[in-house]
Amino acid sequence: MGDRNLSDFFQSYIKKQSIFINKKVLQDQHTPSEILHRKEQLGQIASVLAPCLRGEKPSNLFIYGKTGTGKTLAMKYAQGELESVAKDNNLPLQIIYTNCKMKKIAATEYRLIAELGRALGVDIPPTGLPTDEVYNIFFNRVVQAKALILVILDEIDVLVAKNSDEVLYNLTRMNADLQGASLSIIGISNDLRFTELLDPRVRSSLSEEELVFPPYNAVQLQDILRKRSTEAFKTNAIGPGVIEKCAAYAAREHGDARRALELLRVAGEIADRAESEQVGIEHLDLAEDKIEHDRMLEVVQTHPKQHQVVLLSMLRSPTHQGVVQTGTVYDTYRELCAPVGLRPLTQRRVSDIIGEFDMLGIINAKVHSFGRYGRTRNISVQIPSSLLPTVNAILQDALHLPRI
DNA sequence: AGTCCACAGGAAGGGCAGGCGA
DNA sequence: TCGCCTGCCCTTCCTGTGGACT
Repeated sequence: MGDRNLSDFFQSYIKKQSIFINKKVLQDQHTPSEILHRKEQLGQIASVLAPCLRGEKPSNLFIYGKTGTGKTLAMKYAQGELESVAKDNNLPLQIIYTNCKMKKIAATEYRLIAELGRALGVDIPPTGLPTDEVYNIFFNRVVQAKALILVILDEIDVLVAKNSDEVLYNLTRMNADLQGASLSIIGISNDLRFTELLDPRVRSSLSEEELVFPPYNAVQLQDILRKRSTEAFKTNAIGPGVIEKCAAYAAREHGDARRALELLRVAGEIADRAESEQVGIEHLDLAEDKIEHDRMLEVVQTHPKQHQVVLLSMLRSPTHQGVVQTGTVYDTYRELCAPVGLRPLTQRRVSDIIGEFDMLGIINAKVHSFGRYGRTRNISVQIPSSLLPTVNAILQDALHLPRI
C-alpha cells in the first residue's frame, strides 16, 4: 500500500459507517446503569453493608462465584450507591476497592497496606519502611479518620496465594483498638476452595457473611446481551438469532457473561470490517474462532522455551492416525534440543509439560493401554489446521530454528 | 494365571532466583 | 549488603497399572 492509498484508506475509514454506537458498553470496565438478574445478590450485599450508614460496623463479607458472574460488577455498583448516600448524608464512610491481581498492589503485604494507606490519603513510600511501620501508619490513619472503612479485596485468593493469610488476620484483628473507627473486609473470589487454606480464625471472621453468585443461564445471558447491545449497536444491527446463539455459547462455558459480551463485540468488529450492516450468525462463528485462535497463539507465544520445544516436538513427531505417544514425542524432543541449544529435560518432566498443554486444550492426551506393548498417553494436537502454519512459524522463530 | 511393556504419576529433595528482614 | 526463606522448576527414585501375550 503506497502513501496515497494509505491516506485514502484512513479517509474512508473515518467516513465508513460503523454498526457500533458505543463499543465501550461491551467492554470489561463498563459499569451498566442497571444490573440484570442480580437483584437478590444486590439485596443481600445491601443488607449486609447498610449498617454502615447508621455508623455501625458492617459484617465482613465473602463473595464467591465463577468468572463472569457479576461479582465485581455488583460490588462496584453497591459501592457507588453507598458512597453517594453517605455523601448526601455527610457520613464518614470510606470504601477502598483493590484488585489483588494487580502486581503492583498485592504482591506483598507491604504493598497492599501501603496501597490502602494511600487510598486514605497518607503518603507511604513504595519501599524502605519495615512492614510493622506501614501497619502503624495505616492504623493511625484509620483511627484519625474516625471513619467506617470498607476494604474490598477483589480476587482475594491471589493475595493469599502470594503472601499468606497473615495480612487478612492482621486486618481483621485491627478492629479491637480502633477507638470508634472501624474496618470491614469484603473479599471477592472465584475460587471457593481457597477458604480451606485459611487459618480457621481468619476464615470465620472473613466469612461472617457469605454470598454466592451462581452462573447465568442462557436466558439471563440473552437479557444481558440484549440490554447492552441496544446501547452498543445501532438499531437493527444485530441479526436474527445472534443473541440467542451468543448466549448459548457462553452458557455452555459456565455462564460467563464476560465471554458472551466479548464474543458479541468481536463479532461486531468482524462484521464492521466486512462492511456488513448487520452482525450475523456467520460473524459470530468467526468471532468464536478468532477468540479461540488468539488464545492459542497467546499460549504458544508466552510459554518458556522448554515448553515450546515440547510443543514443536508434538507437531513434528510422526503420527499414527493423528495420534502420537509420549515416547515418540520424547525422542523427537531430545533430537530438537541440540539445534535449539537446550539441555534436554527428563521424560518425567516432559510428561508433566505434556499434561500442562492438555489442561490448556492445546492438545488432547488420553492414557491408553496397549497391553503387552505398554501404557502411554495418546496425544492428538488440537490446534486447528488453519492455525498450524502460524504456530509452526512462531515456534521456529522463537527457538531460532530454520523454517520448515 | 502370570508376565511384562511403556509409560503414568506420586514423593522427596536439589538448586536456583527473587524477595525478605536485619 | 548479607544471609535466610520461599516458591518454582526439575531430577531421582519409585510404585502402579491395563491388557495383549504366553
